[in-house]
Amino acid sequence: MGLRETKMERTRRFIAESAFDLFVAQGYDDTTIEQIAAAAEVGTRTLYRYYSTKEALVVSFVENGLDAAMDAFLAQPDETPLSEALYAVVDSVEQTIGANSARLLALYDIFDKTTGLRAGLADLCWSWRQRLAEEILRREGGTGDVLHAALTAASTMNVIEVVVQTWTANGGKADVTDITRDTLDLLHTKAIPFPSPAVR
Amino acid sequence: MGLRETKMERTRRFIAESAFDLFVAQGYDDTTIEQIAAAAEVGTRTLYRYYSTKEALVVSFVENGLDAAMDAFLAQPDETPLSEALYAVVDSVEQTIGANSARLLALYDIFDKTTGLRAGLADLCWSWRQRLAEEILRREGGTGDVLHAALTAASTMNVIEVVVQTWTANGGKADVTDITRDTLDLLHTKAIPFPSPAVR
DNA sequence: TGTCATATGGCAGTGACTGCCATGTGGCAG
DNA sequence: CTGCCACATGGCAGTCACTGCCATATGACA
Repeated sequence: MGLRETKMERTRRFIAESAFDLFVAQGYDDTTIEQIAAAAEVGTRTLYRYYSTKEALVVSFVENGLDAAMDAFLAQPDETPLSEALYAVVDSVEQTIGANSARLLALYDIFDKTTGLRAGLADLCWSWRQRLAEEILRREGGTGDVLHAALTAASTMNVIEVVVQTWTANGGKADVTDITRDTLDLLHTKAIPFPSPAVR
Repeated sequence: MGLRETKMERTRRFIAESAFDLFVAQGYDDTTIEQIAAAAEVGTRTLYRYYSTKEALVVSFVENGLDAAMDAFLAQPDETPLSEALYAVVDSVEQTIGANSARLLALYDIFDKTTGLRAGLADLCWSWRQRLAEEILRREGGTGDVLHAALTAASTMNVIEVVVQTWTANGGKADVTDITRDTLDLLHTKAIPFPSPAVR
């Protein structure tokens, strides 16, 4: 990697860090792009070349975590059972949380202090779920059922969301592993009451 | 209801209709608030008093459908089994789709032509899910498990999303009832491969 | 060292959204 | 019927996120 690229990578990170600090210090809405650019020592126009949107500055952190989870899934060879490959995803999320707990708590604090931000997060989860559904389908060699892939991907995303939400809800005090175990247990023991079509 | 309120209700609807027509005709991004206000014969300032955001003009249609579904859930007496009450939700969605198919197709066309809009939709689904989780919890008299309520609400939302998505995916040609049946069947026969925590 | 691709940043412009204030109109008391 | 009041309306100026355009600076490579 040339000097140019490393420098750009550093700038990219520095911008996100500066933004993060400002958001924590004075809130998302009360922080302008100009302030962030000034703190990161770049022009606003340059900032927009790194992060196309103000929202992206916050969402990128979560995005990194989800990207890692997707990589973990893709790293599983096609031979391994789907359930195991999906476990790798959940496991990756668990590790990400463990490794960045302090920052994640601050991040989610920003999220629920700023109503408009939730949309960006929700959208990120949505596209990640779409991507996972596609990969599940591809993994099964096109023979798989589209509905099935969609539901499986959605369920996986649910687990992640519920775990993260539960974890942040009590200030990150509970052990992520415990929460994950409980959630998977609940899902696995089929405690979700949903009617069979026969009910009708 | 006084004359004043009916008039406001009519204005509210007229604004949304005008916006919808313009979005269909020339796209979401290429339609300005001024144009919508002009078409609806109100000032832009007044428009913002009815819909706080441009996004809200589109999302409101979906919101109405979800509100109806929530009402259907709340209408079920606490004695009926949860699974049956949830079925009422899915059923309501099914009816909404059946009754507004043409408009819904146009609406979802706008949605996937406009990348930025998806966030608003995702967010709407997110808060609706939250609300449902709370209501499930309340319904069980506070004795219920929070994780369980969250997962159940999320699963319900999944079913709705998957059904709607599948339905719109092939231009609304397939029968909604069939799709719903298939989806519920898939969920009910527990074809979602997810590992038990014991796997670890 | 010269040249080129590319990163940078300033500037002007657009459009969503807000606060403030003047004006118009329905609802109600007298 | 009339006058008063609460409230709906709309215009105007201002803020801020974001974009296209162009001039300038800088790493990469011959």
